[in-house]
Amino acid sequence: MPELPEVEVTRRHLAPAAVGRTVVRAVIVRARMARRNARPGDVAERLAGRRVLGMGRHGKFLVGELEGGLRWVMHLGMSGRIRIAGPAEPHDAHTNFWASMEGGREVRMVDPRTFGFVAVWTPEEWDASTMVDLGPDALDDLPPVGGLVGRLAGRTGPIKALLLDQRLLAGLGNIYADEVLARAGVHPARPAGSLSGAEVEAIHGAIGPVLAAGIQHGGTSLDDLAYLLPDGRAGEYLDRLRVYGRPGQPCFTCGAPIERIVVAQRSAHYCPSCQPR
DNA sequence: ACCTCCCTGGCC
DNA sequence: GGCCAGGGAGGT
Repeated sequence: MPELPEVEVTRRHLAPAAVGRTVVRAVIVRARMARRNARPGDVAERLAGRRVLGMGRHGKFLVGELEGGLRWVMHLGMSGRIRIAGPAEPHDAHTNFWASMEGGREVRMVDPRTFGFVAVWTPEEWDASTMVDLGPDALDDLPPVGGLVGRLAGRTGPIKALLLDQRLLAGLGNIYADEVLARAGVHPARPAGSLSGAEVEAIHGAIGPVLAAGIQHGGTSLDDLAYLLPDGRAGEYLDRLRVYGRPGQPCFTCGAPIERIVVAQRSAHYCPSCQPR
């Protein structure tokens, strides 16, 4: 399930394959993937013949800069991944979009559940999209701890729900939110406004190291292998997760069994001893 | 601040 | 055969 680290790893592979190159041809295989364009046909039409000037990321969104002020936006949703391959390599199942780049290589989007999308937006369409509601990028633009304290003050919702809210901070998903709270020693269901300054500081301080470690290990490929690196390798952060996906197994710090509860309609994993309520 | 929907592979 | 996983949009 691609979150900030998986998307960043993807971006680092995608950039050299795409930046400075012209899109020769783009194909939407599954119409639903282009649903975020008012006219879905615009996606392939606008990509064709355009040079990619840059490939950035905001939270979980890949954002390519195209000639003519257009932006090429991709989100991997739950089950999506980017695959970069030679044209002769067979398409993986559920290759719902592909673009052949100048030089011959193909950028392919594989996404069985089709929660992801690919869009090409004008500046006006970008401004009308939810992209402008995204909070600062959790890795590249993490606000100082004081800013976080201010935005959590008075909030009654569980801290985990706020960490997942992309309008507050962009990039954390279910895995890394659990890992950040584990590292910070904060229970996921704690009302955000009830956290002490020291606790907010611990959360703030955990975000960078958790995300950086995820990136360093190529992201988290779960057993379903829905997420893979663009070259087909699996990310290896799974082995280093402290709490996510480990219910009933011993906490690495104290040995207490990890618990799983539901917070904000999502599974939450934590150590009941290291993260007291 | 909640809830529902979208979608499919994998698992019980 | 049915349920679960879940990011984000849209609704109430």
